[in-house]
Amino acid sequence: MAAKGLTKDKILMQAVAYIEDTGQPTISLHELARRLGIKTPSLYNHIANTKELQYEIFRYAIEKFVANQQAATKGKTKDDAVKAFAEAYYSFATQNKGLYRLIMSIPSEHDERAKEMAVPLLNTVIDILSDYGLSEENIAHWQRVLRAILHGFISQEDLGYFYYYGSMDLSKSREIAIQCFLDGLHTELKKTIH
Amino acid sequence: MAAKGLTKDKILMQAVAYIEDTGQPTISLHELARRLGIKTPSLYNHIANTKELQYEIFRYAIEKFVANQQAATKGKTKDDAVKAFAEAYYSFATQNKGLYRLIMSIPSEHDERAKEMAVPLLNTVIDILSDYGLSEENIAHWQRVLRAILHGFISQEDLGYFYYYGSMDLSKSREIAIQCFLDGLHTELKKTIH
DNA sequence: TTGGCAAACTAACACTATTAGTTTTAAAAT
DNA sequence: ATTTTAAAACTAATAGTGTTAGTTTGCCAA
Repeated sequence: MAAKGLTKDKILMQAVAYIEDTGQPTISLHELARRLGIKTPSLYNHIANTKELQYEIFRYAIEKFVANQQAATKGKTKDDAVKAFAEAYYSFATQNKGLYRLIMSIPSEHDERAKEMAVPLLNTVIDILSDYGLSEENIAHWQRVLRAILHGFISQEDLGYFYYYGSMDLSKSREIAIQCFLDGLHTELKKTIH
Repeated sequence: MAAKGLTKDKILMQAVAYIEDTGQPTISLHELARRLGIKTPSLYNHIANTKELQYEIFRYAIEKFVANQQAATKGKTKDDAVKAFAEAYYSFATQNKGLYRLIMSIPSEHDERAKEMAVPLLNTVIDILSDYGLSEENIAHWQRVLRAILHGFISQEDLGYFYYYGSMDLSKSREIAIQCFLDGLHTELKKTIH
């Protein structure tokens, strides 16, 4: 009963499909095997363990996210690029909830492998901020600030922490948040140039 | 073998102790029972299920967090209050990693009970921002912005997403993030007042 | 002293991941 | 064409989650 033509890649794609469909960041091996028409332990002929599969999905998610961001900011600079980036970031996170949740649950502080995979994700923001003529050090700082705003917003919206006054005008809040970032950055730039 | 004097409260405290010690947001019923000197199913004489226990711990965590924030901002206003709040928020989250992780993993969008428990947590920020003379609507927006920055920062630091250039100067980044919020807010206030 | 009830227990089930050992089958080697 | 071999499926079993059902224990109050 060998060889149904199953490959690691087909397993990965099935897992991704589930995550994209359900919005959950994980899939059990049982459910995954069921969808592939095999028994659970047979998966171990193709993958080492769940952690490895998670890494594969993680890599896929990162690549998709990065490609999305690059497409969204291509040809744009400064504030326009920041706004487009923020828009793309939010759209991706809400439209690919499962993948985004996975991205934001995998790398733990001491997992060098996951951190390395995530590097391209950091570079997208750094690229954008390099238009402003900030020092290397300041780019590192402001990259964190922008990332904090975007993730903090999405994460808490997802958790239900932004329900105050109903779910009042989340898009207006997002707009204000980005404008806040830009105003803060402009204030910093004025100080530095002077 | 009835009556070891075990109560729901003692179970809660043991669970909290574990979470505070380990930094993990959860404890297995097996481990919890082991620490209490009973067998796992005996826990069900005191709690309905894990979810209920989570709620209890959640309530405890919220109360502790809120008390901490109120103490830190007492007597302070405007920028001073914001800075003190941000400081306290960060300290709590890093020194009570397990409880903070729990707070930021429990309420899912459709869990009204958890959302209700979390209300005091939202009010602390709203109190602070009400010093600025913003409209109700703007307070709701800016409260989200501040919360987004704080949580986004801590969450990603915890996940290892801020390791860029080593773990360069995280405290400087935090300072810049808060200053960014204040500058953004001041810009908004100038616009409004005209 | 004797019920009765709260609170412990044991035994079992369902669902997770995982390992060991076995069989099947497709493709490569004779 | 047949044999061999190795990948890829399988079954059976273990350990760790939470949980339920049914049983025993022991304290306290009638």
